[in-house]
Amino acid sequence: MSGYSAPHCGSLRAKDAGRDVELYGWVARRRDQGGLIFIDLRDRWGAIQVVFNQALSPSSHATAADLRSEYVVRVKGVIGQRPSGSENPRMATGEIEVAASELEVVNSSETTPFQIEDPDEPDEKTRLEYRYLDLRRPRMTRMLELRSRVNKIIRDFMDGSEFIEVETPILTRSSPSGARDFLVPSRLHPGSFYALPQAPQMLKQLLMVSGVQRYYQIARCFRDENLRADRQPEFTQLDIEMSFCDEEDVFGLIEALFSKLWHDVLGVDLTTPFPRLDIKESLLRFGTDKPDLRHDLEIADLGHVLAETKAQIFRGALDAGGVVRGLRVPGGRDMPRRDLDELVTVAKGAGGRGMAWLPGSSIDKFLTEAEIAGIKQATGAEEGDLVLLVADRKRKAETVMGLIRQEVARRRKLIREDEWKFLWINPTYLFEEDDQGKLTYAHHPFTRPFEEDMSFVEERPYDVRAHAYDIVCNGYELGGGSLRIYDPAMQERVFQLLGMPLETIRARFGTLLEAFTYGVPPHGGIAPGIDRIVMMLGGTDNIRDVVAFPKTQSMSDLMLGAPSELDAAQLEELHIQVVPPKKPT
RNA sequence: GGUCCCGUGGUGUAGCCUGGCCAAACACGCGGCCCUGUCAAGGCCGAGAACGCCGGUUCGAAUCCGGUCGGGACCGCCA
Repeated sequence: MSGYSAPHCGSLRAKDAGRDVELYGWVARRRDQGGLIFIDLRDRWGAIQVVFNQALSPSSHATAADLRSEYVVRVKGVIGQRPSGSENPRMATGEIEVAASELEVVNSSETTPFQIEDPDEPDEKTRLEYRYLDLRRPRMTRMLELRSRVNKIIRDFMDGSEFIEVETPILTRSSPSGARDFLVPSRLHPGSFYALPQAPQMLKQLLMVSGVQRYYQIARCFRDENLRADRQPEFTQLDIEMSFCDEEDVFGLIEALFSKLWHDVLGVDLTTPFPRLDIKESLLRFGTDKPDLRHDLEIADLGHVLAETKAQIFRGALDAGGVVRGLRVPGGRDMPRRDLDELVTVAKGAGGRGMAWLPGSSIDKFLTEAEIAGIKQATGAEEGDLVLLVADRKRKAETVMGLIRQEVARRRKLIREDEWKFLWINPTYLFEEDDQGKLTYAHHPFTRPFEEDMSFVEERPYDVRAHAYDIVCNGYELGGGSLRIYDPAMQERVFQLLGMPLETIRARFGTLLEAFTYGVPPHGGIAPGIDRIVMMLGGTDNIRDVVAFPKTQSMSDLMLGAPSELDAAQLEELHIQVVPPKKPT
């Protein structure tokens, strides 16, 4: 028998009592009692206690005396019920143990940089430098298994819905819009570069022209943008595109898929359909496009109430075209000054001007009684409540209030941790303002507008709704997509509204537009992020926990030492000359 | 590009605000010895850090200041 087919340490149970087994694994713990030595032998499936008894097997006992943590060993013995009273209910294998008759040290181990079995998390830096050991920690092994399982459930589900998985290239072409590309120099084409895909967006639409009808791919995507706790430079999407579909088809498919995932992995039955929330309403009431609805705090607009106010901070913001927003904190009158100051720090940390509160923070005296009453009414504040106030440019005020809302909920333990609050952000809007106040597309230029809204596009372009949607859960954006334009006249109209010159359009989207002249079906899609789904199911708030070999915030791989410099010959072959960044003087 | 937090033996922390009692404490781990029912085993003994790095202030710095490197959270960014 090879170790490959040997029983798994962690899978043995009481029913296996009496079996002669040969086990392979790592020494998780060792308890040397003199004539009796216990070790917990760990493999991917768990751990089981092995007993070395000096009286019964002197040679294996002698070898066991030299065992240390993380030694790789082979043990032969017999599974037995533990003596009554010595069972360990905390172990899945706690009713039984292996009475060892033979022990071989397959490989010894140096003392590891951190203890594999220590419940304390080692420093992030150390974990990443020794990621192969970090992944040996049972918590991380479980995450790897979970991710694998999620992938399998997804593939089974998509296959069952008659989707086919198509692989698209990793070496592809730079798309001039969107995020920064990761680029790969071409040896055969001096001065030309491949780009890694930010998403297989154009290719999946082309596959619809190909007649694939139902496409999916568990697709790696690359974006050279700054990292966050839920963002890595390379990540994985469940990329989906389907023909002849409407929004309901997409929603139904995704709701069924998430229901299956949550049911199979967590045993949780989600309520469908998921509620839908207009993006503008979400930004107003929750200060974000990915609201956490596990608590009931809501933001109120106070512009109307304070229209005539003389209070300087509000007057200034409103006159500058900004907004004033308020958040009721139930029972918040007892909030310590220190907490309020920390919320101000949150506001300022997000680039906001600050935060005021009522009653208190010495703004009361600048507000009329009617204004205070109005604020109470608009926010729903009652006796004993506190109202937090932010005055700023609209976008900034929303961001700041959104952060404060979530922070208040967290600190005051208002979040119902056992809930799964899925929702669709839908509808969204076709256009938004760019930095220069010019019209630009909110999603991408193929997003299908609401037909009926196009009648007023000239007068109120920002009110034109789009068939686009994000799926959100507990404050995380789990994915987004849209129905695409397939009518050439509509497409032309949108390009025209965006003021995009013909040659720009042709350069960026020529392939797709040409393909669309050969019989394009109506189509649409969505791309849920698999990393974030696994984060949710795995109960972690950090994407690094669900990626086997992640990058640091500065995009380094501390284990491999990537990125690294290249030698001159490699650079020459690629026709690359490195120009070091100018040192600031 | 910006704001904030962190960096002390192998690991996790304390000390830092209020400089000297700190060549630095505790736990885990590590080395040795003892122990036949332990399971975060236990008992005894022992080794191990001049406090990321550079510079400054000071009679004196892990502690204060500046810079720098590294890790983390967030804003901008991520159509």
